[in-house]
Amino acid sequence: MRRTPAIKQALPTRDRILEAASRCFSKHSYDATGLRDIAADAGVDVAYVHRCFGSKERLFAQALAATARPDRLLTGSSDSVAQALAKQLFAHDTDEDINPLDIIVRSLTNPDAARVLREFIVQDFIGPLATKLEQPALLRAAVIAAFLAGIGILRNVLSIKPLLETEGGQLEKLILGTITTTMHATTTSERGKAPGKRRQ
Amino acid sequence: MRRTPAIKQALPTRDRILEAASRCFSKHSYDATGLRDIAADAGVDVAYVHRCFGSKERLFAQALAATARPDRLLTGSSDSVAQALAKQLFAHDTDEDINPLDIIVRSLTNPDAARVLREFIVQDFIGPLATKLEQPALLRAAVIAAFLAGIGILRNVLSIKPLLETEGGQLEKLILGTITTTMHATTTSERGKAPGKRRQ
DNA sequence: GATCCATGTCAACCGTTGTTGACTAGGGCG
DNA sequence: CGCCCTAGTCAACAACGGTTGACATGGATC
Repeated sequence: MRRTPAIKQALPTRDRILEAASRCFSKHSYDATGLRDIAADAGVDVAYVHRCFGSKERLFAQALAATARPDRLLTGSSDSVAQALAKQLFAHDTDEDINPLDIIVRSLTNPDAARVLREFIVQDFIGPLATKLEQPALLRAAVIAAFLAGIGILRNVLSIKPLLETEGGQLEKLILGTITTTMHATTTSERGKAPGKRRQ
Repeated sequence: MRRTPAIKQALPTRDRILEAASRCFSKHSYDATGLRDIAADAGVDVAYVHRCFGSKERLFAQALAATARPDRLLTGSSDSVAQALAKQLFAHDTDEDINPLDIIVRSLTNPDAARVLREFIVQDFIGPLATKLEQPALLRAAVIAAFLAGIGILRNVLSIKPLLETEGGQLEKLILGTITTTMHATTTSERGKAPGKRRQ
């Protein structure tokens, strides 16, 4: 059940806990993941998990920050970013692997986790992404974030069937088209008004 | 605190519980909503709530079915549907009003609620919507459902700021454009292949 | 050797939750 | 009156959750 126990035991315990937390939170929701589950996965006592991180919420925040690294996807032109984002949705998560998107979407509805996630999504995703987009940039970035979260939830959490087939790439193409549209579509009235003052 | 108590008291108790459940589930997540909260809102004992509906999950299912009526939005041409969907996202929910979308998105991550919601989304939304779309219809409908869920969550649950301003209609226009794109965009290779055989 | 600190364990607390069984009030009915 | 059924209450259970404080251990330091 334990993979490569030698290596894992060699890691400082705190890192093992963090990794266990990432794994648990990416497989189950914030509510469904107990500190005892994480402790058992890391091979330590519950009390120690708590003492290491102060609270469940802080542990979640650290696990999130350590695992989800959107900056890696947000490099290059807006078009290459769009492709990277679309592809990320299909990062297959095995029992051992951790899909960073899952850590986000599985806990979206818990108030404690939501505080952490809002901060993270705004500062580490929407903000950076917006720098690559046309005005209204923050709005476009937020809509794209919502789209990705929605696909992630319906696909990875709810397992809605039409979204599960990666065959033929139809889904990926559809998603890519949608993201691209949101990036570039005009939001002003059809007639090309003066592109000067837009408040965002 | 109680609005129009005369009318509410006149309703059969079971309906009052159902209404209280809808209200609670649209304001808080499945996990955060206790049967005692619903009972208190309806003015009855917890035990009675449970005996009326058998379990929390069944109560949730009934409250969902009674409140969320996507069929009302899915009439007319695909374009008018797109507009109705985009508008539904901005149905303002006051403390008294219930936004049907919230009941869905607030509980997406709880496993018990997820069972109920998957069934509901597939059968009452994706299915009907797909009948109005081009092939691959189910895939397009599912992507649109994911998009709406994503906006609903980031806007109504996480309160992501750029999504909150309804001013100017920029957001609604962006959303409408995205939905329309998903409805009509081609999913085959760019060069206009023979539009004949597409498998979905 | 004695002291100190980090690392960790053990047992328990306290609140909450869905759920259950025993009980009560009241109205229809024979 | 006596009976029964529905509607509804009350108290409690059993489990679980995050959290806490007291205690063990082992190496480093003086």
